Amino acid sequence: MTVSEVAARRRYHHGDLRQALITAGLELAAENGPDAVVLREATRRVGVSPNAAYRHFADRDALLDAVSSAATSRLATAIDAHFDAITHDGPGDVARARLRAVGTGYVAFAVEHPGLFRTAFFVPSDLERATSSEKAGPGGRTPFQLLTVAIDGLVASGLMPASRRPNAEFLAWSAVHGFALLVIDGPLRALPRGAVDATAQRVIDMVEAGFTK
Amino acid sequence: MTVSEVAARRRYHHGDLRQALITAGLELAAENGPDAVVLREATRRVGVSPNAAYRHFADRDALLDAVSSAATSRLATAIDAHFDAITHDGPGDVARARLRAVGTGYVAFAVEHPGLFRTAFFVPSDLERATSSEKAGPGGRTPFQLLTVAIDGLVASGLMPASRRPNAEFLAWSAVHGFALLVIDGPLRALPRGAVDATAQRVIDMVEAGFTK
DNA sequence: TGTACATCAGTGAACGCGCGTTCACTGATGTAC
DNA sequence: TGTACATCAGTGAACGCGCGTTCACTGATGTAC
Repeated sequence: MTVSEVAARRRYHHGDLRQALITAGLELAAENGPDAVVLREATRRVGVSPNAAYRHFADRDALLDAVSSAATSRLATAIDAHFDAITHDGPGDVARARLRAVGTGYVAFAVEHPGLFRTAFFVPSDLERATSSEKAGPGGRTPFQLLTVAIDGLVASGLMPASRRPNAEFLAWSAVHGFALLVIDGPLRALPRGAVDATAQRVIDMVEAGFTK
Repeated sequence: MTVSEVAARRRYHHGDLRQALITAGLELAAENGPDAVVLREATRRVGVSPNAAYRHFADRDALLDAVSSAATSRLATAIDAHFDAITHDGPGDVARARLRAVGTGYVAFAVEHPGLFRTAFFVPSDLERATSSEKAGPGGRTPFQLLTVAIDGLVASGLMPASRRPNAEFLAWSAVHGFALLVIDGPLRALPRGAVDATAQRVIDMVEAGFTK
């Protein structure tokens, strides 16, 4: 907590309570997942009375929604980093590497921040909101949009037949999302990190095989 | 509720309260997932005082564990049905069809019983317990074991290289599990059943491509 | 530049809720003789 | 076959907990004149 933050909390008017509550909510989510995003605890951490939250959120669900979007944005940021690190030659190589980067970044984020990952996925809404800008990373893209870009590249480079393109996002997403959950909440909980990463690559191989035949 | 059940509940000694609580727990799980498996409500439904449960379960978690195992057993039963319905010719065909049956049955169960599905997956333990007999279906196999059988068949028939065999369960499981969650809890919530089934087949195609190249 | 006042963003106390769990108890059952 | 009694499987009342949410309120801010 910086000096200005302390000062901000001492003042009667917080300054940016809405953002502070989201940040506290992210902490709670990181520690124990979406169920832990509890209004009273968030206000407690910010140093404000419980009902102060109602000036900024309609109810607890609205807070959780905002926290979930923020968590998704962090996931996008993590994938962005993998995406930007690519420096291969040839369009096919780049396209493959991008798909791999999305998958690798997705799984790595899940393993490193399981609570945030679960919270990010907790979206009580439909696909429209999966592309809302508050879910985007610094590159301005949501995780879903990054995946779309990667798959489009695969088609553009001729590696993937256009006939397989429609809704291919969901195939890739399924594989990588399922694997992440097997690892963080499921029977692969005890798997050491090295094995997790190696198996994640095999999952991505499988996706690639399905796309490029 | 049968006559004998009514009678059983009227008696001071229930008869098989443990089983009755698990059944009530399955109802709750089916309605609202694992969090809804609440000790007080389960006893209420059985018509017994809350603390009576403590004669049969150490605590609420023990009840949830038992309910989770029972839900997994139901999943195994559902997959069994798809498995048994296979009547193709040639070993390769049967092997492929089995893999497809496991995947199709898995997704169908998730879509038809999302609460039970979530509860089945809620296992706070490791892989050993994934094969415990209380999680098996009528054929005596757990969902995981059914998947193992299917993949073994693929190798035995020569369709899948043995080099890819180790831990292949987790690749298939990832894809199908992730898809199920995208549909029941995620952005594909609104997808009509027909589209769900069609996309599930594409997910399985992807797995098959990854296995058999 | 100073002041009146509407509005905004907090406080403090309280509510009802359903939960898991514990306590001391009692009715039913089955076994030894 | 009958009975004493240990054991088993329930009851009923109560506990403390943390939660979301509402109420009437007050201190801080900023705008019109």
